[in-house]
Amino acid sequence: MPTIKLDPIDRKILAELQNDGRMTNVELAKRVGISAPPCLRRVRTLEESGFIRGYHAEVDERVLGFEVKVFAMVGLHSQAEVDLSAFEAQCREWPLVRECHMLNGETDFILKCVAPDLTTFQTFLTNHLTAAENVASVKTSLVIRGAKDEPGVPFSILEARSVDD
Amino acid sequence: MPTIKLDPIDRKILAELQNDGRMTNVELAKRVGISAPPCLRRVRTLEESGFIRGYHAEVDERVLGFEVKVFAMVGLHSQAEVDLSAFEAQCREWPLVRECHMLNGETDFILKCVAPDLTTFQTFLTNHLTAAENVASVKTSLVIRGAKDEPGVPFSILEARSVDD
DNA sequence: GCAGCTGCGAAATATTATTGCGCAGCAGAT
DNA sequence: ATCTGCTGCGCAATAATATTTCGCAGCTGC
Repeated sequence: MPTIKLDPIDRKILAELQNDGRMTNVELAKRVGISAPPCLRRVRTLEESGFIRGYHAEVDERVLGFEVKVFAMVGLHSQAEVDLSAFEAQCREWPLVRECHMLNGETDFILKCVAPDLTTFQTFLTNHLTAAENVASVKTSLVIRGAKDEPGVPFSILEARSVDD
Repeated sequence: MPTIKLDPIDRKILAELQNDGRMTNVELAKRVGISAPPCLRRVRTLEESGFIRGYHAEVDERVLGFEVKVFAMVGLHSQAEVDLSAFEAQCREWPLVRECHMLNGETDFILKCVAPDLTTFQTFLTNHLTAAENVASVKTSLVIRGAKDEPGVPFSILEARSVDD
């Protein structure tokens, strides 16, 4: 909550943990150039102040049996705030919907969906998404193959710039 | 590489680590119902066999100064494999492009981009993406607000199904 | 120049990770 | 059915790491 400013060491910590979230604290401390205790304190502060929201293992979807990834463009009938919120809330309930972003331009929302197989997705699409309250149109695009899937933000471009604290 | 089959405990481990990648091994062991040593051995196996690709801290983009998130639909002139690969390789080089998926349907690729500000993105768009080799059309949609952004796959729906090992 | 604040780092302690080893369960061969 | 080899568990010991405690140095405002 409070306004905390990040110094270069904090940014380095964030960059390192985004890249490898299970790095030990001693290794992290070594990389950012301070000793372990203050490093751990910084990490805790970053967690508590919300700069770090959590840690996640990156799991191979394919081998796990999630073969299908789909982007769905959704148009609504009403764009009133209540209705937008309602749709967003609905999306949060659907496990197959991993991401839901409100867009400008033609479509109202873009959804990233993941499913074990096409049948499962089609069932979801017809029985739930298209059938949902206020949904006017749904246009889906199947992911043929993934070329890049990096989590988080490109810290590298910050380093390239002049650092204005 | 080798074909390893996952038992329910392995799946539980994956689910737990996807949800909290920094959980201690003892806590993880407690949750999946085995003792720490075999639990750690399983995690190592999952890592080495590629089921777990890595661990990442989820960093708050906003507070970090990445205000802009954009989806870009890209159409190419040529869809020959060489040209597709070339474009994918190019995307991997661009830090602003976090994700690149090849789609079926109208557009060839969808890109998820993140930038510190609109200016940075516009510069990238006009000078790099649109200007790139083989790129025929680019249609961008700015993310107004995010409603959901879950990493990984929905393990919950697996649990709902009958488990066929 | 002297409080008061902030953040570092050494050392001590608590937790956790990791290794070594023996045991139980299961499958195939005798 | 019993033996044998394989797999995976868990206990116990050890190594590594996390976490706490504390004193010190630098900076700020008076």
